[in-house]
Amino acid sequence: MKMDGRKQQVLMAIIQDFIATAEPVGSRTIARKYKLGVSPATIRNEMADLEEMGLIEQPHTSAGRIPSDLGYRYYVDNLMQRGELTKDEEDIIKNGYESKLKDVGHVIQGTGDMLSQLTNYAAVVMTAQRGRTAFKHIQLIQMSEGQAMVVVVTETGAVHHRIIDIPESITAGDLETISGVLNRKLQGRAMEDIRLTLMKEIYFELAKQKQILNKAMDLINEGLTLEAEDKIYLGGVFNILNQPEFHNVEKVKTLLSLLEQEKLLHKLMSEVFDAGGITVRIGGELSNEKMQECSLVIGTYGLGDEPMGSIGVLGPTRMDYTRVVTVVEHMTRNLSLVMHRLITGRNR
Amino acid sequence: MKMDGRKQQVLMAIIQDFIATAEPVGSRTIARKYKLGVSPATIRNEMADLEEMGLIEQPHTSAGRIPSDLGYRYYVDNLMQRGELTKDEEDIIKNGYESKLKDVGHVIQGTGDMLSQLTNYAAVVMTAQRGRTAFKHIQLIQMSEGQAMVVVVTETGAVHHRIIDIPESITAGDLETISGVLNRKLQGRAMEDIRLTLMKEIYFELAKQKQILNKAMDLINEGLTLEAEDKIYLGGVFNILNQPEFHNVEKVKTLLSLLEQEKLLHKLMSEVFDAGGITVRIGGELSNEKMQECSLVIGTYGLGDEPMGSIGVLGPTRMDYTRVVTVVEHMTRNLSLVMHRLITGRNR
DNA sequence: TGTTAGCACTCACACTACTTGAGTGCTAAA
DNA sequence: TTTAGCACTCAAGTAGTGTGAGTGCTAACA
Repeated sequence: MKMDGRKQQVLMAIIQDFIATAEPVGSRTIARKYKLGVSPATIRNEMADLEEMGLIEQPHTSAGRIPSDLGYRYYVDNLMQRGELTKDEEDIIKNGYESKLKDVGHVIQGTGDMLSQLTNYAAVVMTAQRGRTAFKHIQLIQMSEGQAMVVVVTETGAVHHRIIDIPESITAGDLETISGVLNRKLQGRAMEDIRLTLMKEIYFELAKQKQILNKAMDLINEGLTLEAEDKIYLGGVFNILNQPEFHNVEKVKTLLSLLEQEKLLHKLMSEVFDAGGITVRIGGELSNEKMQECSLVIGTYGLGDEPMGSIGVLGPTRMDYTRVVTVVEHMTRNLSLVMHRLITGRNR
Repeated sequence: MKMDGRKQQVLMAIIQDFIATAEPVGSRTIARKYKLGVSPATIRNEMADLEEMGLIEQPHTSAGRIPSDLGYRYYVDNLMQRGELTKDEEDIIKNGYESKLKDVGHVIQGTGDMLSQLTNYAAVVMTAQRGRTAFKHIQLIQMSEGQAMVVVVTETGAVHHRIIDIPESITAGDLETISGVLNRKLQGRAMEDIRLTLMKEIYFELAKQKQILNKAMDLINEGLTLEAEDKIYLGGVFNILNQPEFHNVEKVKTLLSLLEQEKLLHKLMSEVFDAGGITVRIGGELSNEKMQECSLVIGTYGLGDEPMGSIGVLGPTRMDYTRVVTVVEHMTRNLSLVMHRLITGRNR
């Protein structure tokens, strides 16, 4: 069976109508609403063909057709054309970032909020800086006998902190010294460099405080890799309650429990991490079987061709792909710009 | 109409059964399950009386009775007796805190998680330190021309940070100087004192950097009052999906949208802030009309008789008050202890 | 005087049968 | 190849019916 122009038109009509109404689409509806210039009977014949090709299916005999995962796939790959954002929406993004330019935490959170607001689905934002962020400042602060707080600030404005145990013999003065040396030596370096080249040098200078130094280095590593790299921000999760496919509380519960698992999200988002551009995962294409009724649109942002993280929109398979892909594309572009500004010049 | 022992027994049976089953309770059920030694007919007479007193009501003619808000109120005030936690549960709390003792952020979050885990309802934790927390450390870090990050650490281990604009004439060295002076002068003081007594002194010493100093002071204030004071942590919100009264997605949506409003929660929690002990707000007693189907159990924690914040459990009016009150009571006691350790000695 | 058995009554809920209408597939004619 | 016509299917809504849990009332009983 080969795909001709009219079949495409019919498939497109079915998908668009189903996305809009969430109801199975009948031949009559298509003939009436989408003016293909043929009768319902002809459309029925085409639909029979499309069904045979696996692009659409029937919930039950006397219902209309709904798109299958494969149908959505064909639509996304071949039929869908990118849309444009309205002036207003462009402004929302611009203003949204303008006010949050100060540190990476706000930028990430703002991105998630805007994504969900613009699409009305749930948003997932993942940062994965992979050690490329530059170190800015470290401070060791004595909290009590045997305890100190380590605060690490990165070039992007992320602040990581943790309380660590230290030998009781170490004084506030020692901590100040260590902070000073670390700051001097690590100034402006990227994490990768810190690990590989500087350790020995600093060890030498601070031989006395080896133990505490170890812990500080651990935190820098953690701070700039683990915490920053795998951080996942969720936004607008409750938007899914507005989708008719989630009017059943049980489904909501299973989906929410899935979203609580950072690992799972991380896996889903990472599967396409190196792909670049926009990726669409539809229903069964998502590796998790409990997510068969969802689709995920993922975009990667970064500096040049070096990826820094990805952003995604999660909704029902019946999501408005045109709009979501458009929004995700815009947001990745904007986010890349903002991150560039944040990491390099901060030129404002 | 006066309340006698048997009426109390009947009311108690109705409430306990309804809490357990969420189904209206009939006279027959009570006679069978709760061995009052009288026939259903007698119980019916008692129930008629209780209904007249406004303590129970009938959803429709041929259904059993359910407790009214007033009925729950009577139960909570007069009939309910505090329960005990099992050894296991006590251990959960102990261990939970043991691993989070390091900074106030983890303690607060851990409290919320434990509260919701132990009760299976939603948990609200509010900190309101009111400037009593002591200042620990401040650091000004130059991020770029005209921008600096202010990091403030409190005695409790809370870290607040913000990027501020500074005059371009100020150098990294200036910032270091300012940090030094501030640290020396503010060491160990409580926020209240800082505001009132030290400002002039420091102003004098740092007359040159007045402008940046102003901003730094603002952040200290914010950091130690606003951000810390009004911070609200929510835990286990999705537990409400397990309650049969929230099997309706619309209700879930309205409740969730209410919980997103920090102001509203703050108001609810603050209404009883100075009361001390445990407060129970049932249905219509909550000032918000969209929360008529919910109850809120609030406890206040703090040092001695000085309140530091409150913790609450939010569930349907049909919540298990005995259990929730018991848990909240335990948690406030434990939390107060932990905060004491955190603020004073850190003796471990 | 309080308690209880008996009974008529109410009403949500489950079940059934029936109708409706949207939609299909097939066939034959244009 | 397209389309009109028609028989067929099936979910969903509607109406009618029983069932049972529960009540209130009354009269008898301890």
